[in-house]
Amino acid sequence: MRSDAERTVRAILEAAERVLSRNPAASMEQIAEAAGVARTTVHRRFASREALVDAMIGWATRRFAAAVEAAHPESTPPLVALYQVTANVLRVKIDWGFAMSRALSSDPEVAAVHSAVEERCRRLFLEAQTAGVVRADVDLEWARRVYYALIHEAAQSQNGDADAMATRLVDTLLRGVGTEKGLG
Amino acid sequence: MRSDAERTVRAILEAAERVLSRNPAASMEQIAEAAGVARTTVHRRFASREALVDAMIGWATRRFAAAVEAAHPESTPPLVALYQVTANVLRVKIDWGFAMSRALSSDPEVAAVHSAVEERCRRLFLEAQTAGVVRADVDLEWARRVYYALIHEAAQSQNGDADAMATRLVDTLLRGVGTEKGLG
DNA sequence: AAGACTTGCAACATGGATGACGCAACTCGG
DNA sequence: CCGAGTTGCGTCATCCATGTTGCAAGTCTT
Repeated sequence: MRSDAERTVRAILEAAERVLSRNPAASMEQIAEAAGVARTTVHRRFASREALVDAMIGWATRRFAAAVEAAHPESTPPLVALYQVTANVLRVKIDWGFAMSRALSSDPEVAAVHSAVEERCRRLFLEAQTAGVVRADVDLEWARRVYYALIHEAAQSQNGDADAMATRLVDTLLRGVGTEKGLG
Repeated sequence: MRSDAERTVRAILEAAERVLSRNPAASMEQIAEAAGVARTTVHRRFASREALVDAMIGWATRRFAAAVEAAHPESTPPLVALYQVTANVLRVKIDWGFAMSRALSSDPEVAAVHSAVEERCRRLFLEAQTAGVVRADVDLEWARRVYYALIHEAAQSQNGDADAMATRLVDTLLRGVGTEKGLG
């Protein structure tokens, strides 16, 4: 049956994400076991291990792009867009952290999406700086890297729902954790 | 000759760090090649792959602990200690990023050192909060995680020397990248 | 109930990585 | 110059993950 097969594929993809995020060197056997299917079934659905990982990356990348797009960073003030994008991306990253960490893929289309999103992120930070949300003296490339690192960390720790995490994340990104008088 | 053997061991350890940081699944063959020795020599010095990795972790962990201790976080004001520890740790992390990322080791002594350093980090942040360097409303566990994430990111990007990186890192950690009026 | 589709299972082939030897050659200190 | 120590090279055994195939059994559609 058609929907059965698709459900199996989904189960395998999700199991692979679960297993590989804990141990990137896990065997197909372990992935199959986590998915509740035989190893041969995995090989029937995915010609090779690489094909499986590529499928995971493709799936996660589509979700990633959709998460960013759904926040409409174009037609929203920078600060609001930052919140929305962060919350949406966190929702995806929590479930697909392993697949999303493979930005440089053999699939050129995936790499293109990632660099497109990265470019949009750069624009967002530039707009934020222009709008006076980000300080003028800040290196935007460094700011973006910090932003990525915070998203990664937040997705790992998973305290509260995505919106609460996004709030805290953006707060930390913009204000830091120190007092005003703390630094010279 | 004795010093010859020790030099070989060092070369292998450094090569392993270099290779494994790029590809954690690299073979002993690739490590040996990067070290400029034959694969059999690696096996002569390290009984197994696990033994090699353990040796790397042990070596890096000792450096790590020494880096923290050298900053004297006990007898220094929190803010200064934060700078010193950051700069010292960055110097180690740049060269031993792979080995340092393996905090949970089979060797209990390594795990003990890591948790001891983590505990000292917690104390440092608590002192910083008490001293008014860190805001009172900040979750210190989150602050510490952010700090770790920033160190990881800084070690990856490697812009400038360790002192400059530490300065920017601590600045970002405490002030963030936003303006004062930016948030509500 | 018949047929198409999918799965589990067992078996097999293959390749790559790991680890263990022995031997010849080389480099030191003595 | 001699001997201990070390290394490179070739070889061999072994293990494990990967990938393939055939067959029986199950499920769902019609």
